[in-house]
Amino acid sequence: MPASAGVRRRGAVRSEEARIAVLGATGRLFATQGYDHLTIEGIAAEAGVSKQTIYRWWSSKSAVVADALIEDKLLPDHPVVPDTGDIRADLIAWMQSLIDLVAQPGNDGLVRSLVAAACESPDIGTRLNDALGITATVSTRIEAAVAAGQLPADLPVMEFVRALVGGFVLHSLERSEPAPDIAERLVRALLH
Amino acid sequence: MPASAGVRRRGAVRSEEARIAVLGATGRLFATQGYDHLTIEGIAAEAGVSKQTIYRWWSSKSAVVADALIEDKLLPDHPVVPDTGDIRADLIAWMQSLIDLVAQPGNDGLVRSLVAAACESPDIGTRLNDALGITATVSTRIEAAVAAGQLPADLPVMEFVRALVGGFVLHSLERSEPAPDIAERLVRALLH
Amino acid sequence: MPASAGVRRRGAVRSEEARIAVLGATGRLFATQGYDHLTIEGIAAEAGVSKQTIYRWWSSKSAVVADALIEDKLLPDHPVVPDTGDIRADLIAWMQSLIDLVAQPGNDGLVRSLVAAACESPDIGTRLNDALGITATVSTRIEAAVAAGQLPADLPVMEFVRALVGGFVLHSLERSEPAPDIAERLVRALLH
Amino acid sequence: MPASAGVRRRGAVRSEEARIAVLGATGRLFATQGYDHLTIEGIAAEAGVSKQTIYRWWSSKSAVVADALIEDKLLPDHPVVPDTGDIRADLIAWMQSLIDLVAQPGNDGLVRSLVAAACESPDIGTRLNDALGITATVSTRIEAAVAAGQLPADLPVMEFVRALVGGFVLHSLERSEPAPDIAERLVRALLH
DNA sequence: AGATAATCGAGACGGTACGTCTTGTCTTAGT
DNA sequence: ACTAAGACAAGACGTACCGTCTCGATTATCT
Repeated sequence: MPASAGVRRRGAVRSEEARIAVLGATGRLFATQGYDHLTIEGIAAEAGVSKQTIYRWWSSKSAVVADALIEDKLLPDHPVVPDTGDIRADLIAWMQSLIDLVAQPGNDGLVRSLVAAACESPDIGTRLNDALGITATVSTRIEAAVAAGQLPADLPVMEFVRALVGGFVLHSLERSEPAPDIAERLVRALLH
Repeated sequence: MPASAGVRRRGAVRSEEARIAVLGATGRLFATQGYDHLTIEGIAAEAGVSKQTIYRWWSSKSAVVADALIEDKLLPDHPVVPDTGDIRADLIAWMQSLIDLVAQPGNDGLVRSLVAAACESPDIGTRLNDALGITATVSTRIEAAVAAGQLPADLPVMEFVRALVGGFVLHSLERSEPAPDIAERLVRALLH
Repeated sequence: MPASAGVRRRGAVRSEEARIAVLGATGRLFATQGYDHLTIEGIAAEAGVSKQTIYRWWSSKSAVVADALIEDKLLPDHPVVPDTGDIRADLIAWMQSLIDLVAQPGNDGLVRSLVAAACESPDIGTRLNDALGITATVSTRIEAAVAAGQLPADLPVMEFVRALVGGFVLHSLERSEPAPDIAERLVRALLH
Repeated sequence: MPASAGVRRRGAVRSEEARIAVLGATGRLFATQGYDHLTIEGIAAEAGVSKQTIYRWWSSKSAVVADALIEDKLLPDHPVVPDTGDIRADLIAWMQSLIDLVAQPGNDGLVRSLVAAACESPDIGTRLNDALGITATVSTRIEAAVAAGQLPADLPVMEFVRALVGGFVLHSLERSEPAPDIAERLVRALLH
């Protein structure tokens, strides 16, 4: 009968070094090449790790990406939602900074890559909202507005956030011209 | 003297038969295998057409898919938006039928496939809204509601629609449990 | 009134211009790219002629090449065999000039290309000897030597020539170092 | 302590099984289809091996063929040169058996295929003489004849052999009628 | 003058094979 | 035990030519 606590199993332990190298390499390549052109072999080479080491711990490319997403290797810092008391102005400001972020050179295609990854993997899909910084910042702000009576008490916050982010995502997929007032219009579509 | 306009160039003319076979095959395979597992070789084989014939007229897999999308080979019939005078009830009904549509066996992953295609191709991205039947049916209904005074006159209709569909898309990507009231909550998030 | 014999058939007549363009293009491409890399499409493009025009008059690549060979489009001028009375010296001199000819830059691979063509086509095979200028010049010289009593009367001239040229061809296929006395050794192997 | 010389590198070792399968398949296909119709894809399929495995170890079709040639996968057993003391009769007998060999059904085109391969590859060219069994058997017999005083002491043996085989090769390329005394005439051209 | 028949260019067509790339599994040696 | 290296079977990629075919224009002969 094994000891109740952690009977450290035999053999060498998983190399934390390798794990970090893989996730770091994934982040770097994701940023430079996008999700589609990411390859397991490329990650292994960039990380200085063997393919088998990746396959041993992750089941697929998207699993690696999902992990890298969790560990914040994939994205630049998310903008935070300001809180001036004016929920509409705050959301517009936040949406604008989100748009500015992905409009920066180098960040081109970042949303597309994330969405492509989400299409492949339920894991990433689930975390897509989080990845765009929503739960942590937007939901909180919305709930504050609800509490302040600026928004109806029965507002389905999660769906509200999804609609907001979804609108942004669809806009990104269209690669349309950067209409200057898109942030304002998008927020106004929800807050009328 | 020949007709003024087309100075018909020399050489054999493009085979309409081949064009149709390719788009048809694309539609069939897209439905059964999804966008990711679609291959040019597979389409060529299914269509009874040579690869070169595909590459001669389309530049990539996504270009073929975009064309098939235009020609309505990819999607089952879109639900139409009812018009009972109650904009909220109508949108909920429409959203519910959309959800039911993609919940049907065989249509699983259809939205994911479409979005994946949109990630690869600006063309498809642009048409994604149309593909989901929006411009044709939803926008019209929204505008009617605006005209009827049920929605503010300055509502940015396009963004409203994008938010609605975007919310639906993000929900689909999450593959979450089929919450029964999701249609209602999504619409209520926008119409509060 | 037309010539009595030829019941000139109806329709346009074969374009001599096209025929010449094809053979000329064949010669040019054969010289620069070798037989293997010669393509019908390449010849058609170089000649400014449609593929069908080639296929209408020639059955295959090798048929075109055979024709070009006959019309002397493929080869630089063949060296002639001198006649000083000394058959051995004459053959060595001729062989040496043959070796020098194919050693010139640009003529590299010419023999290989010819032999490759001969491997594909009986026609070209038959004419390979002729192509290397043998029948016309060497045989005559040999026969003169036979007549002069320098070579046995029952010498099988054709086989003698074949052995001489065959030795040269095998030497060319080996791409060995250009041994300076190879011409002399080759002739001495036959005239001992 | 490892052996001084080969510091065995890491990773899986080359599969001898695959190597043999490839050369065997090459031999089989070469015999049935000839060099021209040999394809890498065909070899891979016949050998039950992936194309990449072939491209990893050989640079081209001709390299595979050259290897198969070395390993004697391509040719039936070469006739040996008899030694009755009569060099002329022996050579005629050998040449006749060579001619008979390639005249057998199934061996048709074997010489042409070999020569075609030699045209493409210096390697094969170099080994073409060996492939026809010359160095091993003919040269030895010739040298014996030289030693016995039947042939001049300064005879360039290599060139003599090349002329003999070259004559045979040119004869084969011509696909002429099987003259019954061709072996005798060819040898007499050299031994007069 | 028309009809007929063969030419020519251009180029689309279904195919085969190329050589490269990636995937996911496996084997071997080093730590 | 776990890693790095790398070979392996499978199969898609996009390209190059193959040989056949269709198109419209042109040219020549026959009625």
